[in-house]
Amino acid sequence: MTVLSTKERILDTTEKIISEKGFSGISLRSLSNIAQTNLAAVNYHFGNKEKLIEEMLERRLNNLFELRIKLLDELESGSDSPCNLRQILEAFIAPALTMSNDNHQGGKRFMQVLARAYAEKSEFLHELLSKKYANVIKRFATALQRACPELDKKVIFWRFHFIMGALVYVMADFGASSRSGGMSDSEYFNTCCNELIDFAQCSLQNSLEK
Amino acid sequence: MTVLSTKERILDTTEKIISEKGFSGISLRSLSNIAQTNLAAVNYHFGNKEKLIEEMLERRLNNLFELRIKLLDELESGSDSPCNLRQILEAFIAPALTMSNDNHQGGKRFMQVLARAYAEKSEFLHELLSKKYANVIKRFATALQRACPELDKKVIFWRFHFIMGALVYVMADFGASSRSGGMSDSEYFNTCCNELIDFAQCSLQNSLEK
DNA sequence: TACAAACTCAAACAAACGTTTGAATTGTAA
DNA sequence: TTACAATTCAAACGTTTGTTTGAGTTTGTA
Repeated sequence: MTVLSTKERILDTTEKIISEKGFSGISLRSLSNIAQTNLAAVNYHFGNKEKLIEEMLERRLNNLFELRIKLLDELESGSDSPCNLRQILEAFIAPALTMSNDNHQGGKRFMQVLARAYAEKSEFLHELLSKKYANVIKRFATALQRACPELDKKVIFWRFHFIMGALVYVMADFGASSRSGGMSDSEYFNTCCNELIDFAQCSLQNSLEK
Repeated sequence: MTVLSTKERILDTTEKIISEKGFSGISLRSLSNIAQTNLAAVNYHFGNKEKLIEEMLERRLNNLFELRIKLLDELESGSDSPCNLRQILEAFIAPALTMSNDNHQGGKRFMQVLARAYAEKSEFLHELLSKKYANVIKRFATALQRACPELDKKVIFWRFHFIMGALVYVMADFGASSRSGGMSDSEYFNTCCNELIDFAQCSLQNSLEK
């Protein structure tokens, strides 16, 4: 097992505590105890509590969005034109759920944290999403438009929005939810992932029966 | 304008503060100031902070679920058998969004609070939903199954779950979200409501193009 | 080996927190 | 009016909070 630096231990512990007890449940004292360091170390490494949380968020968000854009790049440089609807949705959804299921690297916890940050309307998160990652969202939106030429642009925008909502909801649910029928973690994850992508595909591929 | 009792003012102010600043952003001191009463009044009327929040949640959740079940009752006592898919979804979704849009009675704020409580995994909320309102959820699930006989039961369960996720996401978004093109509140609400129900219907009415 | 930078730590700080107390005030029935 | 309960209020309680300080320790480098 690799020995983690104090800074890394603090970041990991921050994730762990917030995923378990929410943003209101974290105090620097309990944090530094669990991370096996000193209270002042937090302020030494991060300045203050707020910046600690921001750094914790940004660390993994970068990974997530880089992975998404990489998958989309691969798709769009492929032979199919326009790309397959399902593949686009997979490129967006799967990385998030893969991280959610990546217990070893703490991604699972992070996804719960992220869902809480959404609900808390973290200004920092909002700014990050609207500035740093807005182009990624936009690229996915236009890819969806090409894949669904029969649907109105605005409708696609709305439904992409709703799909993100369902995704956030699922992410928040991982770990704590009471799941039916004694599934293992990875079984549950695979089922959930497939069902969500099916769901998203269905919502975008069809017109309404009025 | 009707004069509200101290107790009502405290409940309303609790909703207001939590909807704006989250569960971590509420202190009894600022609360009692804004509610124009005394710090000790909170403990006098509610015992402690936790019970105050629980009472605030329960007050409007009762309204919401009663309205949903009333609409479903009306549907199922109607002539159509089984009921129309879209009508079932409307009966579930519309009350939540109607409350979200009901600024006058504070429902708008409450829906944001509710979304935050979901993300915070409030134990009290979870217990309330799984005990007091589980039968309502179940009734809607079975109604959906009747309306979609061609879909697998489990798939319906999953997608109902996802739809709830999208709904919570939308609820959390009301008020603060940056909306496009200068829509008024009620315009935005109507559009959003219709789009969400369309989305839900699409996701349940069709099979996948593989 | 020596020096400086990086880091850790215990202690103390002021501020904010939820809660309790007992007296003052208001409302209500006799 | 009187008497009693319900409510409001200012003040204080003991904790816990984030942050700062300065001394100590470790680490990397010349």
